[in-house]
Amino acid sequence: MRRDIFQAIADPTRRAIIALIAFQAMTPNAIADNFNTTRQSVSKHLRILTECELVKQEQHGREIYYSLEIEKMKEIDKWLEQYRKLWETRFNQLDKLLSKNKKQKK
Amino acid sequence: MRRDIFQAIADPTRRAIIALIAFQAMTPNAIADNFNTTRQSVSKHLRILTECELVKQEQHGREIYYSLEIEKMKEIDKWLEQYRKLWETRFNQLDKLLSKNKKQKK
DNA sequence: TATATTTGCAACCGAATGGTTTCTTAAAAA
DNA sequence: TTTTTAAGAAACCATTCGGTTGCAAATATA
Repeated sequence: MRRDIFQAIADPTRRAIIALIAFQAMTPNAIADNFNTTRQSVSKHLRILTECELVKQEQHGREIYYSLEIEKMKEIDKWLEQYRKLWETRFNQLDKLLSKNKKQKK
Repeated sequence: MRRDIFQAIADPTRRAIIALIAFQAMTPNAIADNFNTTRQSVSKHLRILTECELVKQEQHGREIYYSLEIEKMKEIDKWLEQYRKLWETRFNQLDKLLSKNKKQKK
């Protein structure tokens, strides 16, 4: 069973759940109300998100509040870093080319 | 058939392919040489990457060179943007809290 | 021209995935 | 105390996924 953050964010419902609980903790039922799916389905998604530590839970009585573990999101950012450098240099190269053409026009 | 960038980067082999062709275009055979898998398997991954426009191909005779469409990677960055703001404010809040404590110690 | 090489495509297979249904546990409410 | 509510766990099912095998098309080479 693969369970990494990239697999976790691959599912659109899970990305929607992440967006939903990013700003406030919510219970499975409350989350499920926002989608055309069952509580059990949401529960499964939450389990996957919890397993890869993207989400943390806090129990209040019989209710369990889920919220985003924002630190974990940085892992995606870290992975992107190498490519960000790449597209920035490419942008700079284009920038240079453009200013070069400008000069030639002058 | 879901075919978006998040599903594309969910597979570790595909992420490895992306890393491999990020700096230089490569043929399917050359790519497959870097993994413990068959050329056909790599070909399938390349098809998925091509379908979601993460990869572009250039034909030279009977060889097809695949390279990364770096612009498409920005989509992930764009998605991350909302959460980056979140973890930055949280960091700032922690920062404020720390300097506040420092002052109190003084 | 005949052969070898590079590649894509379709069919197949086992494993994983997402969803539903059912059941159980625990806490809150009547 | 009995009933209702919130939630996790397990079993099941259809679909998707990743990989392999076999085949066909196109290009290069002998």
